[in-house]
Amino acid sequence: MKRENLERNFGFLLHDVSRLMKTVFDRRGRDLGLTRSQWWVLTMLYAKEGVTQSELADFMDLEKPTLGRLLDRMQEKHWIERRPDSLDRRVNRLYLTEKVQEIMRALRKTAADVRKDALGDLPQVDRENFIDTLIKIKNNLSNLES
Amino acid sequence: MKRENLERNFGFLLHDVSRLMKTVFDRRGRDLGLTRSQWWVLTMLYAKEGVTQSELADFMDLEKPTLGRLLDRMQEKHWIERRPDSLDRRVNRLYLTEKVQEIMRALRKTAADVRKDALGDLPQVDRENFIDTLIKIKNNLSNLES
DNA sequence: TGGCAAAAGTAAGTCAGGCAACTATATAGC
DNA sequence: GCTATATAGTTGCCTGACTTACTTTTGCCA
Repeated sequence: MKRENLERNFGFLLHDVSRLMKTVFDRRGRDLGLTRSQWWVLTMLYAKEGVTQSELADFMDLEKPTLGRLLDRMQEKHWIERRPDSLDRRVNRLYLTEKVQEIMRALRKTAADVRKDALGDLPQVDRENFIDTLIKIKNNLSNLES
Repeated sequence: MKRENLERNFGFLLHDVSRLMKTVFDRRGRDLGLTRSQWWVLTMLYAKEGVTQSELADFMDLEKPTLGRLLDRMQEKHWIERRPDSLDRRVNRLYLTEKVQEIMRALRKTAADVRKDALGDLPQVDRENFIDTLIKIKNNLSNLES
């Protein structure tokens, strides 16, 4: 069998790094009671208040049930509201509550810290290249969807 | 609020790309009945047959319960064996079964295909740089563990 | 206008990951 | 030799992710 170099297998590496980032973030966010995914939802929602669940799921590239359950948990904590649409009774429109605004301020710092710790002293140019490559890979994968 | 560029936030990007890779791999591996994580375990085990669960968890940077449950599922399918250690009765040593060997041959191709589709026509030098950066980030995060 | 397809959400099941707490065994120290 | 501590692995519980299947509602169109 061909002896591949496992240390440089980018599939496993990516998996690893993503998992580590998630764990570090979740650990630090735990005091505030929210996870990285919930933080992600809040961030998106901040920019797009009033969207429907389906629109948001689409934008975040999540399945509707995945997003729905995330929202369930966040609604229990009164961080978001689902308001019925006045015209289409199938639709929920999503809004942030007042309560969550200050949590977001604290979280923004945590997120920046994690990114900083992860990148360390990596030169700016390497960061940009890295991000460019990530975007390319993301597009390649999104376009598969065969 | 400072207007960050969400499209180039490497935390979210990484999360996204990792999730997409996982989904694509799992979709293609489903016929053979195994997931990316299980494939990862098999690959590691292939190189290190006879390790204990703790050693493997350590090496893969997984928690012991996470690995334990992966192994449960794989043992049910008779892909791996846990054999008791002769000296230390707390210890299980892990081995691949004959049955799994041919599955691995098929899977190795799938894994290579996914990597190829993900990377697309990215030049070799960019790939190497990307992998180098991933390794650096992984080390930064591993060394945190505060 | 009446029926049917499509859309918005929800429900239930599975897998992967983490943390905490537990059991059983081994080793170290006295 | 006995007790205290450390290690191997399992179990319980939570989050997040994807699927598949379902309910309700809408809206089209024949």
